[in-house]
Amino acid sequence: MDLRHISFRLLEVFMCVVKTRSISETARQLHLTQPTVSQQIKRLQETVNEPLVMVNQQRIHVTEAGFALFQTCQQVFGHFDDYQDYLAELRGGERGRCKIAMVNTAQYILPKLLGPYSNLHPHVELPLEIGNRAEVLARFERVEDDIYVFSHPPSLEHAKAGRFLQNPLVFIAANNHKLASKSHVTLHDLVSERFLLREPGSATRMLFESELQSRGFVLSNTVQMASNEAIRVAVGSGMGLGVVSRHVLPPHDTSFCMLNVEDVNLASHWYFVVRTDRHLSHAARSFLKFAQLNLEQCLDKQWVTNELSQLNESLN
Amino acid sequence: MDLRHISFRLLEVFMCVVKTRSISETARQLHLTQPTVSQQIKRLQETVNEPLVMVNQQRIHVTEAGFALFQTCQQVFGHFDDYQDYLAELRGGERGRCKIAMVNTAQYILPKLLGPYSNLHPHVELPLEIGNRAEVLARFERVEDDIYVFSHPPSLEHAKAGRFLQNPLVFIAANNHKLASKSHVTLHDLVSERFLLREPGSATRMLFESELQSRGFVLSNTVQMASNEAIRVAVGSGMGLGVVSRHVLPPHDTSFCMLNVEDVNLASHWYFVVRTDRHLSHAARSFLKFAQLNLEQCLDKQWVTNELSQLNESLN
DNA sequence: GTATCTTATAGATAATAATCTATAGGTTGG
DNA sequence: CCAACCTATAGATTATTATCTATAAGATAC
Repeated sequence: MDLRHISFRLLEVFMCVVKTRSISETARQLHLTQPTVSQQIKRLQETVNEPLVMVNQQRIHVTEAGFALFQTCQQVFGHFDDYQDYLAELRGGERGRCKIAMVNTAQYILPKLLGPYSNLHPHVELPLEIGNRAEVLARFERVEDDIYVFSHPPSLEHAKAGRFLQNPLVFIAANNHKLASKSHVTLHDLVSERFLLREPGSATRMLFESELQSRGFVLSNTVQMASNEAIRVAVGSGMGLGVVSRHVLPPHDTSFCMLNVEDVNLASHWYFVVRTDRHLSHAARSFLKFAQLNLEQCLDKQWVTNELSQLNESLN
Repeated sequence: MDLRHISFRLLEVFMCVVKTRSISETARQLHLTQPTVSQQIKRLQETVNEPLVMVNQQRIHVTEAGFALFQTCQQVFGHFDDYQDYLAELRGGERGRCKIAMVNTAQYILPKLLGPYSNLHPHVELPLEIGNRAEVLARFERVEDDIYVFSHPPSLEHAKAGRFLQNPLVFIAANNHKLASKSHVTLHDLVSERFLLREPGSATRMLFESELQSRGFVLSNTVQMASNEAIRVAVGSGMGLGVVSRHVLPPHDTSFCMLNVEDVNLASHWYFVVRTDRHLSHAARSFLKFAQLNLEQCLDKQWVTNELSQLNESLN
């Protein structure tokens, strides 16, 4: 039995013959001619190499092999129906996967969107990847995820980005630091201090350094630390000053204080980034749509910069 | 999604791609060229209207929709494998149906074959139909069964018959009947008696009547009865004489006796009859083969006339 | 017994599918 | 950077399928 050249159409015709017990009736129902149906059945029987139906006196009698094949077909079409349902869910964004890769700092804000989204779409898998900027960029290059989250606009080929949140950077110091008590501080006051910074290439550091450079300052004393937590704790214990995203700071933490640096306003934005050279998964589209509509409810309104409608529209 | 023009070959190719994660490797395994496989996949994707696989850096990545389709295909091929197994059993005669229609009298002998056969082939259905000669002939005309059992050779178009058992007819009388005590009886002694007979057309009656006719006798007094049991009991109670198949008589019944009619030897044969214008079901072939090989063990050897090998050979 | 139905078969045609070769454009690994 | 792979696409060819019309032969119903 060589199934290779059997099409689903053929099985469909066969099933109709079994159901109607009539070649002619099948032809009428399927808008074919009677000889066509006759031949299709004949071909199927030759393929299976077993009589499937027998004609008695103008009545079709289905053989055992025929009935078993009929049942097999029913199951097969059942599986394809199930698959259709699955596809429908996939397309509706109710099912599927939306893989998101984000830079470290984003883990303080993205969960506020992911939680509500996940509750609404419990069947969507949401694997998260977290890395530093270089790592996430590498993932983008290797096309490993559906959505990437960066602060600092990445200049990438095949990328489309949409801003959704401000990322204000603040200077922090220990409560007993000599600058902590001053109500007005300038950049000039800071540059001689020891700074605790993330690795070069991190968006925060890049932004700070570009500000320093444009204004002709150079830091004299920096310590590299691997995480925002480490910086926060180290600053609290007096190791030096830090520049971090405001979103990173726990709201009621009194182990350090923010400096009011008058002449510096470091602010970048968070971006959702997707590739333009790939089909975006339905789940990812559904997540971005959700984000567009629910940013204000999920995140602190004062920082929201909702430019996702452009992004979403460009994806259609 | 229009499945109609999808063949199993196409799904086969797709499954291989999913398994090997490579278009080229699939081409090698299935003895195709790489562009062929590429196009097949492309066509499948167009049919499903959903990306199924994505190429990254020379690596095939299967999408969710693709994996779900793969699973669907596995199930589908599984069902066809099951069907193949079923067909194999059908062809081997281990499964299926063998519908047998027999004349009344045959029910005294056929079960002796059917029992052992059924034990050996527990998955074969063996529906039995029992009727008088006319009814069974009508069933043959309407092609309602696989095998027909007649005594008296039926002259039918599209029929092939094989003898398997003698059907000796005997005369029976009540023990106290005047003829019962005579050691030698002739046909002439009998014709004036009242005879209890089955309906006209029954093989037994036909045989008896043709014997009478050829020798110029006419029965003067007959009573028609609907079953062999009724005749046997009525004979026992002295209503008249009977002519019945020896096989019908319970071996140790002493309520009547057989007459030793010297100048009459009524004997026909039992026949298995099959249609020549139809495929005979595998189960029916298997039963006839079984009968050929086991007649002697299942039935009283003295009556066996095994001409089934010719019948079976002509069926190939 | 005729009109009407059923299925089977032959012959023809158009559509589709299955392939191939040739070629182009990327990736990968020394 | 080059040789060796990978996949995609275009263009062509052949095989197969899906159909149809016309016709025949058998069954049914009144």
